[in-house]
Amino acid sequence: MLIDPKSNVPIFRQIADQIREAVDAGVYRPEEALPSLRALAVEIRVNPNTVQRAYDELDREGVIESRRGLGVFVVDQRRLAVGSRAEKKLARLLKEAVATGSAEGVTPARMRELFESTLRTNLQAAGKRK
Amino acid sequence: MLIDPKSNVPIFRQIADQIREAVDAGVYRPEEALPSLRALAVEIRVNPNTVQRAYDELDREGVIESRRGLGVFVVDQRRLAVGSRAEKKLARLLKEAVATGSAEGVTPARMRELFESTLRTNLQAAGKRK
Amino acid sequence: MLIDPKSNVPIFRQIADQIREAVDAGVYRPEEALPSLRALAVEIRVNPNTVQRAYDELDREGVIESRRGLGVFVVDQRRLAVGSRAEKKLARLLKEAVATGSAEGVTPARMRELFESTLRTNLQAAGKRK
Amino acid sequence: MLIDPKSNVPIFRQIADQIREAVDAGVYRPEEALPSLRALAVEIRVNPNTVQRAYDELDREGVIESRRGLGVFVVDQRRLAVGSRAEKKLARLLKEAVATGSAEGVTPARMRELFESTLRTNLQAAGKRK
DNA sequence: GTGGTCTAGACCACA
DNA sequence: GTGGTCTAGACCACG
Repeated sequence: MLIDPKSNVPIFRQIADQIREAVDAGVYRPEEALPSLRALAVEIRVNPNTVQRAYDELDREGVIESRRGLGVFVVDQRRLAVGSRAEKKLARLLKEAVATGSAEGVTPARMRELFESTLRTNLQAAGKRK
Repeated sequence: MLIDPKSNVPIFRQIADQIREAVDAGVYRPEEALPSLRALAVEIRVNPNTVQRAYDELDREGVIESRRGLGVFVVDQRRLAVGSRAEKKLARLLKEAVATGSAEGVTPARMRELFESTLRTNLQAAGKRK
Repeated sequence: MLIDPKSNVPIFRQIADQIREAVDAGVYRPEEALPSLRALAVEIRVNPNTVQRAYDELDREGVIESRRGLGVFVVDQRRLAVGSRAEKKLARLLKEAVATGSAEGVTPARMRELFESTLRTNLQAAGKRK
Repeated sequence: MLIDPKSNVPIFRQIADQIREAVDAGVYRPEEALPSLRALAVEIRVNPNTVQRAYDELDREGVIESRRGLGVFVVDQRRLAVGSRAEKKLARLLKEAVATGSAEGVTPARMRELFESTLRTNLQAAGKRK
């Protein structure tokens, strides 16, 4: 893990990016523990808070999962794989949407934006119906 | 804005929740500026970093948008509404997916999980094709 | 006994709350033994320390009592009810105080605070007289 | 601060007792910070958890107060001093009760036991009335 | 020991 | 002035 403190890319993002790549590349296996916050902080000589912020980002993305008192672990993507029929249906629709967007050049960030917007709109509509 | 420092709900989340509700309720109009980080921090007597963390969360959700040197602003959801044909198509598909999930009782958190998972899978596939 | 590890309510408090309710509801009778630390820990899949902390809390509240080498037992509230004339008098006064506070909307936590403060003040006064 | 690890008195209680005495004796002034958890743990060579348990006990008793991110502080007893009329009334009754108990030789621990028992009984009665 | 939240106060980039 | 990042170091919940 190499960090360039002078880069314009924030340190916490450099960390997150490298871990994300490592997970995608299979360097860390599903359910495997990553280095502890403090251990990684010492190793790359940054403040533990900075590492935490990186882990936070990966947690929100669903790449890793932290278990208090135990450590942080690579999420087994297969475990996410949809139980109920409702979820299967949803997953299929999402896959179609993402594939379409991707094929037509919409960036992931923009897709996330649209997804969140849709979610929010839906929630408000649902709320008002109460 | 009322904060309970002894609550089990983290302060930054209390802040985020209250602002989100205020925005939904129309207390803040689209494109309107929210209180500055430091101003809000003074008002509710917490550290500016804690307020920032709340703003961060809302930013990621697309509720607000911060513009460095200017302040943080309520995002005009209509502005997200999409420009290109590709985005329109994507938006329609996402809406369908979310509506379906919502109707069948899938929680927003779970939908977000599945969406992120789908995104990630798609990106990896796209990457390998390179 | 159902535990939600993702809840914001700490696990040890979830445990304590459920046991307190069970005792109040008469699920466990006075003088009856509760599940052993380790047995309960295994059953609900948490660390024994966590269970210990829950039992600790209930012990301090006087709901249960642990007897070394034997187990933990539901305290028979009638047993507390007082032996000596002095205790009867005290109990009567405390009951009046608590009833008054409760009727006027003082929270239990605040009553405890005032009680402890009173106790402390009294002890110091007694000490100085020595 | 001297700790006797061989004593029958648990270490955390030895710590709590000594700090309580120090506060009563005015060694630490109201609003003054106590040694941090870890600092004290290192100094007297015990596990930080043990110190925390001592601080916990003092916190519940209202002797000290911990402020996240800052440290633990001696509570200014004057600050507790009853605002509302209801609290004044309650405080007066509690003072009478404690003074009576104290005068007739009831121990503080026993008083606390009776107080907690009374509180609990009252709460249950209030709950059932719902 | 682990991760999580918070504070104080620093420096930076931007307007 | 604004927000963004980082450090040092605190307590908190859990194992």
